Amino acid sequence: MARKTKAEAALTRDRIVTCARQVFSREGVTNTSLEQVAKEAGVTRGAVYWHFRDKADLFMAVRQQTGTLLRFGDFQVGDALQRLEAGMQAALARLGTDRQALETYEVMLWKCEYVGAFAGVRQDLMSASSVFLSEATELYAEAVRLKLTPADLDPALAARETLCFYAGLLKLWLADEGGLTVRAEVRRLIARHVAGRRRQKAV
Amino acid sequence: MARKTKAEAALTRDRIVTCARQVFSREGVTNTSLEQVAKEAGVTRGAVYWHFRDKADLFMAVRQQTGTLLRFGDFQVGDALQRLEAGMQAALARLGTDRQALETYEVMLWKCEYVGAFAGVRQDLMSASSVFLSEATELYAEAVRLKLTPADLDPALAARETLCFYAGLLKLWLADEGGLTVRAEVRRLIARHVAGRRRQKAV
DNA sequence: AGATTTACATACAGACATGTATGTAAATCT
DNA sequence: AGATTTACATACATGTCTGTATGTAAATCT
Repeated sequence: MARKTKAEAALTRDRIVTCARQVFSREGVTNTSLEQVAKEAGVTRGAVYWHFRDKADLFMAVRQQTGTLLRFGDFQVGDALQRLEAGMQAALARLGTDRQALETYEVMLWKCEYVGAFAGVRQDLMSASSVFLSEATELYAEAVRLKLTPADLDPALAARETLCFYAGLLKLWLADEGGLTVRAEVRRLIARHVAGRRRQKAV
Repeated sequence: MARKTKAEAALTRDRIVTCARQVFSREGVTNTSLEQVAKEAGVTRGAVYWHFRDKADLFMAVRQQTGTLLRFGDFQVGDALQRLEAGMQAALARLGTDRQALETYEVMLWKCEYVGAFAGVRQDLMSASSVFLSEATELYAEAVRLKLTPADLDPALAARETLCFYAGLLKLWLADEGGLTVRAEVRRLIARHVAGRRRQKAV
């Protein structure tokens, strides 16, 4: 077949990744054949195998294309607790508006089996958790120093609790299509979680 | 082949379910073939198809065999917040000692794709969340009535937050084989989460 | 401008999974 | 005790997926 330009090839690659994400989110990762992805992208499996080693490799590309949902470093205004809240609010807000992020995270949290070649991806996710943990710990430590919280608050423990809250919120939010469980109240939920740490309680 | 006694057949069925759980947890649900399950159980696919309609049906049986991890109704001693804590402590403690429960929940939370025939199972899980939600709401409402908490605590919202915490804790605990993220501190984490609701803070 | 890659499409080989149909000997029923 | 199920094992038919090998025309390199 006629060789494509470098730029065209990059577009093809991107199209494959985008379609992979969509098919993954419809059919689940394991149930998806590379043939389906290729078809949806308007290419043959040849193209897919040229750009990616195998399905796991393609899956990594899907994750990379979307990137990280939450980076506390992006938030600089307000006190430590406000920044913590802002980070989580922004992450969940993005899921509501950014369809790509929505699909990617639904795949990761509900439509992927972390086994075999994908076991490593789970380690990745846990590494991301570790990052969350250290950043949140630092924010809580700062909050304690500034006496925003009760003095006896253990930053590391509080950070772990917040991590659990955030992980569960993400997972439930994605599954809660009816909005009955958490989706309708995300904002208040996050606000409440953080407010619970402040010295003088207020919801 | 020689027909088995009813009791023997029940044993066979049970063996198939048990082996299915193990294979699922090693290979992931989608990647598991009924042939593998049969082999592990010392039968042929004929037996599997005789006892179960298909893999989804078998998966349901795996879930049923283990049952529910957490029922607040089982806990009657202490005040509302103590019962709430006891329920979660017991659930997580069980994961540490009951290998069957561990495997089942690892399959459900990390090794299953909720798509196609399994999409309904996700609805099931969300229903379980609703049950958790209403029970926890009731407990918080009682806590408010007895003034165990600040008066302005919104039981429904607090319950949602606790649900997120619990869901995330479960998921992270299962993946945290190194114990670095949450496993080492589950007890304190749960205690802290509930203590955070009490009027006079104490960790 | 010619040599060499590149970016795929096509073809091939093999493995494996699924569901059903059929067979059968012993339990269970009457 | 005979008729009927039951609890499987075996066999069959079919589809699908994977990875690789090979082909090729145009980009890109020199």
